[in-house]
Amino acid sequence: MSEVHYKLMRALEANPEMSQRDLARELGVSLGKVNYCLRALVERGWIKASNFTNSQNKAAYMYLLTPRGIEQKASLAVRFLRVKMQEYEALKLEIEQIRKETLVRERSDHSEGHK
Amino acid sequence: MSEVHYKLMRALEANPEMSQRDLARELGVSLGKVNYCLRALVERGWIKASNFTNSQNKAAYMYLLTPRGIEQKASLAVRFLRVKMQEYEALKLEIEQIRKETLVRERSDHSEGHK
DNA sequence: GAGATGTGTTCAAGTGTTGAACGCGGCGGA
DNA sequence: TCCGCCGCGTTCAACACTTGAACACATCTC
Repeated sequence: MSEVHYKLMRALEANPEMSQRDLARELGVSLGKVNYCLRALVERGWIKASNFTNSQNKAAYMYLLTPRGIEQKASLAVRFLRVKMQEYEALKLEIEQIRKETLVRERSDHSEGHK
Repeated sequence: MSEVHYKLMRALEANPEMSQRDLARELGVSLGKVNYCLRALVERGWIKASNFTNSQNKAAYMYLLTPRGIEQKASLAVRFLRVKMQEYEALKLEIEQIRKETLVRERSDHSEGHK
């Protein structure tokens, strides 16, 4: 959940003019979810949705991170890095183990054929 | 979602005698969720819940991965490793960037004091 | 037997998610 | 100018997921 919040803020910091549909596409989630989460971020005061009337499409918003939002994003990044790193290490070991098991299985399959 | 499925299978492969409460504790999720997901895994035929009557507590099950379950677990591991690695790299860059911004901000805060 | 403890199960309530619609406003060709 | 088209944010009913607290049952201890 808060992972989507983080990714939204990351995407919007890079480009505040992204539409909700752009964000949905980029994050691989539904439009409704982007709207739902964006609303939560505005509620918390982490982003601010301002009209920018000088753009091509005047119906679109501009989503800007507030100072508090920038803080939170940094804090989330640090938190996520820790868990991602752990998960990454765990998976690396996991896959190495799977690879070994697969080799063993193939070897015994060959000796099956020689029975 | 499928991440919980994966972690369940990983935990059960290591120790099939874990109770649902053990699993909930280890994965940091609720008991109800473990039951819900375990049920889904049995439904798909990825694990099999068999009574093991020769244990101390005869009410408990033993959750064993089926061959199909072992395949799926390996497949999920590979899939997850790819995305974890990407997220890990993205976050590393992210944090480096945040660190730099923080330094810049501190430096300008100091020069503020000399005004 | 009574009670404590541990098991899997159930369920209502809450939360998150989706997909499809809606209304609106700008844009561009008749 | 008008009208259709497209992209925008919003809404909502339906669904999926999650929780916490209960429940029924089995086992062990006294």
